[in-house]
Amino acid sequence: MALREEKKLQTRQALIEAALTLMHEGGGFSGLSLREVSRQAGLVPTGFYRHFPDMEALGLDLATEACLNLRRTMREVRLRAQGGAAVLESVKALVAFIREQPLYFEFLARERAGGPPKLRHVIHAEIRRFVSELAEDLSKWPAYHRFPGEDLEMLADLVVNTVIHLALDLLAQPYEEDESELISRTAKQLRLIMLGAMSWHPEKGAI
Amino acid sequence: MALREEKKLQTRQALIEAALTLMHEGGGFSGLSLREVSRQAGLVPTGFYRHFPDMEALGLDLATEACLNLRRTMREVRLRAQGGAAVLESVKALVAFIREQPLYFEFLARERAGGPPKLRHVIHAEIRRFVSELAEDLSKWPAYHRFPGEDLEMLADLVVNTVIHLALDLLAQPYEEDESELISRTAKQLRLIMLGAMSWHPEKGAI
DNA sequence: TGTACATCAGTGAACGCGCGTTCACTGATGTAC
DNA sequence: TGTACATCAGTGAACGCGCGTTCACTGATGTAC
Repeated sequence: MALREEKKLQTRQALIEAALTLMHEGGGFSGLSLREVSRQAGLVPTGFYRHFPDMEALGLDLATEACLNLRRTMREVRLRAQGGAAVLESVKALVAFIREQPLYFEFLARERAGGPPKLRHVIHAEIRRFVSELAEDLSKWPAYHRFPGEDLEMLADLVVNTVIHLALDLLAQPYEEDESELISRTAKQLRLIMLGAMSWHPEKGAI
Repeated sequence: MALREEKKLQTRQALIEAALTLMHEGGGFSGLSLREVSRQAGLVPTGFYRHFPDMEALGLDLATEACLNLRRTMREVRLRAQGGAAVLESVKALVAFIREQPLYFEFLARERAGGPPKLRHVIHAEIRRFVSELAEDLSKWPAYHRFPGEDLEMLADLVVNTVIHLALDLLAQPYEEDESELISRTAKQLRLIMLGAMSWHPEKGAI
């Protein structure tokens, strides 16, 4: 009961990669067809049903996998950049990861906003979870001890959103020409955010 | 040559609104069909061709209109909030606008990331234009005179991205329950960004 | 104003096509003895 | 180890359906005189 299972997993992976490839070329998850994905994976259409009940199920599985991937990546990035103020370094590390495994990131960044409702929900929930993780990480640094939990979430959300924004812009521009410009923009934005965090006074009252 | 032209414009608008409605309910622009949109607009499928050569053309026109809409709205918001530090007020004003005309905003926010390549390009370009406008506005305030143009763009980009993020989250959650929480989160983020901007020193060297 | 003709937004039938899904099947892999 | 049976990933034909697009049309609106 090993060979058969292994082959099945390979086919499953082929389906997922077929979906990612076609989404990269075309118009997002909603534009995919079951037959198209099966064809790209070298499988007859009916074979698809051995792996997923329908396309939506593939989408949801893909979302979960991609999020796992992202969280693992970002945790590595954060550990690597434990220096604290090494913002630029951590951005560079993240960019390297995005460039290595672009399709999963592209899927998340695009379907987060543009996908079918269920898919959006899954991704949204995963990203919230991810924001909480980052907030938790931040809470361990002395500099942030004076932040109430809610404000840490707010800060983490801002950072994550800024980074996703970078990922989207990077992927929108496949040639790596102006990459460094985008990266330096994001690095500046993160630096500015950190400056703001340093002079942050919680509950300062209405603005 | 007035009545006929006027009726034609009405039908055209019906098509656009049909598309917006269906996108709101379903899976984004890529998931729309020409027949479905025509049906929703009370038009026979072949009638569609009297207004657009194909669905892509409708999408591009829609993108242009929506962006015009957004720029007009945001300009009003900015003027209304000319007090300078009235961040919360301007966010509230924007939210009111989003709630009044949600479909155009939803279209932009979703297709910016998730739509077909051409659509993404148009929206991306329009948003860049919009960021430049904001940067120009900022440059007129004394507080920002020490900012190089590049850094103003960076700041404007951060603000716009944060606001789009709010719009997306608001639209993802149709019931207006936790609206105020999202708004206060965004208001805090903008306040933090402004704090960062206050202590910003351009060209401070590597971080 | 009235008439004869032109325009053109919207109609309805028809087409070929790719779609998702069903079904009975095949044959390699796995299991029991 | 060898044999007989079970499982099940992948096959291939077939279905009904909605799709985009074509075409010739209708009849209200617009124009010329």
